[in-house]
Amino acid sequence: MSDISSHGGSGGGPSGRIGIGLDLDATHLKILEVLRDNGRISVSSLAERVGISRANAYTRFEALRADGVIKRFTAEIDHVRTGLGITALIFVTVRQQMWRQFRAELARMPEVEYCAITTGQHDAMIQVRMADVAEVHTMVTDRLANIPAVKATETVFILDEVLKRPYVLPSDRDKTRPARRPVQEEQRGDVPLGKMRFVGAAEGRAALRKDD
Amino acid sequence: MSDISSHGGSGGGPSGRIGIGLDLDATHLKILEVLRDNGRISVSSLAERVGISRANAYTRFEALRADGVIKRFTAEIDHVRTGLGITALIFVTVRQQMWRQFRAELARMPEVEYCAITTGQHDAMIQVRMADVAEVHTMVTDRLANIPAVKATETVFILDEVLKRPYVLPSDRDKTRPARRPVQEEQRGDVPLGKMRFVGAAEGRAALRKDD
DNA sequence: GTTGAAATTAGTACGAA
DNA sequence: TTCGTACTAATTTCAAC
Repeated sequence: MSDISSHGGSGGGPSGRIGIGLDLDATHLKILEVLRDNGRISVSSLAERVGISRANAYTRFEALRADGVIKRFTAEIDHVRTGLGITALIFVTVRQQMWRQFRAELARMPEVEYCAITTGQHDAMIQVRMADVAEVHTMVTDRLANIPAVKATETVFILDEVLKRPYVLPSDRDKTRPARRPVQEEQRGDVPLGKMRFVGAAEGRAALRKDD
Repeated sequence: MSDISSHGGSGGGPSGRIGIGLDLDATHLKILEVLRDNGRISVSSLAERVGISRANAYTRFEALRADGVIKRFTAEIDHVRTGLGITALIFVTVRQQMWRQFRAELARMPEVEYCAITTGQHDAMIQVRMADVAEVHTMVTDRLANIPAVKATETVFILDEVLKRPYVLPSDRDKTRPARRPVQEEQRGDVPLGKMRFVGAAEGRAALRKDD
């Protein structure tokens, strides 16, 4: 029923799945839901919260781990308390064919919490945590700008982290939007033209997903 | 020695700390280091990894939790496996004095994993996880654009998440950069002018953390 | 997929250094 | 503060149903 599978979109027969991975059912998702907010819960408590037996919980728990659905368990900390209360986003334009170098340099930067390759005007977004604003400036000018692979950077500061969920699940959707009444017709077409804008990949970048 | 405190920067006497919070020493940081990669480790194992007694580990562990340095424990999952393999960043320009409404609407969006208020051209950055690109489009046009508080959006897609650390710690810095040899002089001044750019708050924005 | 009972481990409460 | 030990409670493992 509520099976979720990232494969098997098209082609194949009734059981047209690739042999890799696990089929996640509603129970698996419920486990992931509990673990999201309480990663240190015992498997026994997990079992009763989910409403399954302990043995079943152990089996599924282990399967999720072994299959790589759960990559690791971790903590969430208060960065202000650890002394790294300044957060910045650095948008980086990377010189073509120098991605390997860029990634190598990135690995040597422990203050980088997150880095993603993006479409749009820039090529990558880096999130860093620092003790103060000056350190961000030093990092960008002394370290990032000196990497040949880095063509340009643009830095913005994070003033407030409004929302930070460890992860989202497909099952979340059904809960927050209980019964979508079909009175959407009057809302349809109300989107002010030009209010939103999608940004494709920068022109220099190789083929991405389609456009550009 | 390696005490880290976000308070007590200026003023106060020798022990000029505000009464809030805990002084984190090197041992606390080591605990956070272990917990970052193994959030489900037992306190006993934690104790021997850190090199302290079991009782001490319990005390410090509890203190970190009670003090809010550790906010919660959680898991890290593979979003492709759960069926939400498409990640997008939506940069939002928020209409003045409508932050409250914006935040309220945000809480009703379960697919939003992260939202931060930023300086720069836009006012907020939202990260969402979706099953496919079409869903991102629907979310932006049907849901976000219909919020009066939202003046404009700009969407980019994440092609690859190169690096994703649960968190960074001040103690990370000392490790990855072992002995910085002082041969920086020839690198100094090499930063191409105009290579990087800092972006301040949008001119329209008034007080940062709490207008609306 | 479930239950129950043994073995192990975790969490707590002391006193001593 | 930190450590070491003993005590109690809980969890994991393994068995059979």
